[in-house]
Amino acid sequence: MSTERTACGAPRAADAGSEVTVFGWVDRRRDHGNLIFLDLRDHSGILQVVISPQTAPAAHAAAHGVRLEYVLRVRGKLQPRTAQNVNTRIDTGEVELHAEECTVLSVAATPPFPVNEETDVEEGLRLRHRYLDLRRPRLQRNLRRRATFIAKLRTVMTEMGFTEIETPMMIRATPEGARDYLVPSRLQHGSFYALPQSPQLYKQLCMVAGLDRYFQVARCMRDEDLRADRQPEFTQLDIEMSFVDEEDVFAVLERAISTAWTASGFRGAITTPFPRLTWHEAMDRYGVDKPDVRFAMELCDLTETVRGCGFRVFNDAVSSGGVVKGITVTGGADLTRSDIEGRLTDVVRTFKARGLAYLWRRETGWVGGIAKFFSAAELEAIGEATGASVGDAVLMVADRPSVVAAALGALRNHVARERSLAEPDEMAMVWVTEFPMFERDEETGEVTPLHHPFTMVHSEDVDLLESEPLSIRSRAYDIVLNGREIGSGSIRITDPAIQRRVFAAMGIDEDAAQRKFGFLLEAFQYGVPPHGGFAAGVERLVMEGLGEANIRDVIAFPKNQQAQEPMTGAPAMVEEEQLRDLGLSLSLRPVAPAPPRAVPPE
RNA sequence: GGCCCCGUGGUGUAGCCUGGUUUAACACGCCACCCUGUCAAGGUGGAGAUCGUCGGUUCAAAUCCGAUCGGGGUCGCCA
Repeated sequence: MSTERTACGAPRAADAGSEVTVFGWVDRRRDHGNLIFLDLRDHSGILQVVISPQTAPAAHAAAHGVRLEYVLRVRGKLQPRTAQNVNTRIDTGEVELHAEECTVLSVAATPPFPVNEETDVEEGLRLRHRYLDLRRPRLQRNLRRRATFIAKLRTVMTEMGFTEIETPMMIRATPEGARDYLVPSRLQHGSFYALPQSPQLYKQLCMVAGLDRYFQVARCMRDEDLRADRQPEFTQLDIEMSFVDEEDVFAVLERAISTAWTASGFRGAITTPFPRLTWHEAMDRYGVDKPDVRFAMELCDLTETVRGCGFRVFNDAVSSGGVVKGITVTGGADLTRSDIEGRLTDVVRTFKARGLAYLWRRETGWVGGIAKFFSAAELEAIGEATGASVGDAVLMVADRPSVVAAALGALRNHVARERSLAEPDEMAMVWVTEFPMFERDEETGEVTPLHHPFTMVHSEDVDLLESEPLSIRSRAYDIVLNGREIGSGSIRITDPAIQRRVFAAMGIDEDAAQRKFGFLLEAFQYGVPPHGGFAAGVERLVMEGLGEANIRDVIAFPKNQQAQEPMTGAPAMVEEEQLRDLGLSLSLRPVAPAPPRAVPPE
């Protein structure tokens, strides 16, 4: 299009009198029979076009047949609006375009859902017509802000001396961690590439290579079930640095995120440095390893307070090695018995707690079904320990420590949401440090690494590797924002002796280690700098920054909960010939093959 | 795999609990006509859903029950 183009959102009062040509979609039309008003929309905004049958009969005739979402070219003169006709709701509201020529570039069928307003539409329909959903202002804004954020991250990282390096997308499968997406090899039948869950090993090899400071805006793929903040493919700001300890990594992340945050116009303010919290502290005080610290309502340990009390549930839990903890709901006197025994108990049951005990503190004293099991002194002590005042409620769980923590941690978040305890625009970043090195798999009983097997052991705990692996702290750390895990990283093991002992603790013998990670161990023999890094989830940051509750709303073409992409119908079956080329044959008939819609052949 | 929520014209909702005056209502959109200043334009008229699907209960089902499909949330899972 050789014509000079003026963006719809550009014209201002000062542009009145100029001759312009605009292109865009019809956002609204108001046809008065003679005079026709069209709101023309493009990426930049909306401009009112006026078409009069007297001054532009041909344009008027054309405009009469125009419908919503038609694509138009309009040439004319920008005119100022009279004072009473100014529209303050749009940026171009002080002017309007008096059409001289109006050309329909493309007609449009009636859209399956409104494009010109922000009504909620069923998500399946939105995904199926994603190009229309993306045409709407909210997603336009989200994608632009996301782009700004990423661009700024790149700038800051580069300024800090990092080199962006692209690592391969077709890599060797790693048995650890998330399920891999596999790509069959045509040249080596029976062999498969995997799509990267993260560039972890490559970035460490970059350190061996002496690249010193690596970063990448990396696409990652994990074949796991989806959540509101989890997609099978997502983007990480991936970082690795040589000759550093935790504080160096923290400083880089704090600067990168806070700078890009501000530059992208994200909500709230990010203040640095981010507060630090050890994993143990987080679990004790919040019950979760990703605490939302915008509100208090911290967990309070009542184990000793209730030891030997007359309430059997508590007593049994304590005497069998369990714990009793509670949270104090300020003003919780308004919680009814059915609130607590209904939906609040459902919350803790999800996390395997058998029930939720509760006490109200009223003017008249402690009330609640279990109050009668406690002596006055015990109730006094509970009040002391929980800090509950008159008008508050105390909600308690007794069980194994892990169950109590998970149940009350979830309950704390639930109650906070119900009662709007968090300031919506507060951005509470926190580093959670000193994660345990290992955990015991509840099902298999095996010791498995919490982070990955190259995470360095806390120097004070090295001697416990053989005797007490489960109590070892690692040098792994997470960033948590408003109760959401934003990313994680660690200082890595570069000492072969320690690496061997860590593998041993995990039950990986020398052979297995060589088989799985031999290339990395070999590389480390040639002079490896001490190094560490981090990976931050870009979508999760953008979600928080934009106040979006769902990751799909910050991704252009996301997958649904079944990991399908309803617009193109991926995944789909392939031709027999493609399988033959790859040396594959299917042993199972796919159960539900039909994609919602086939890709139209071009 | 478990649990929870949702499924009514093109879109968003009401009706469902307490089955029957509903020929299934409302708003937006759509179609036609009228209309010189609107900007969520206005007016008049019109088309459009047998209530996701299947089965059951009942004289009677959008409404009650069961199953199933689809969408979402969540637990498990995500080194």
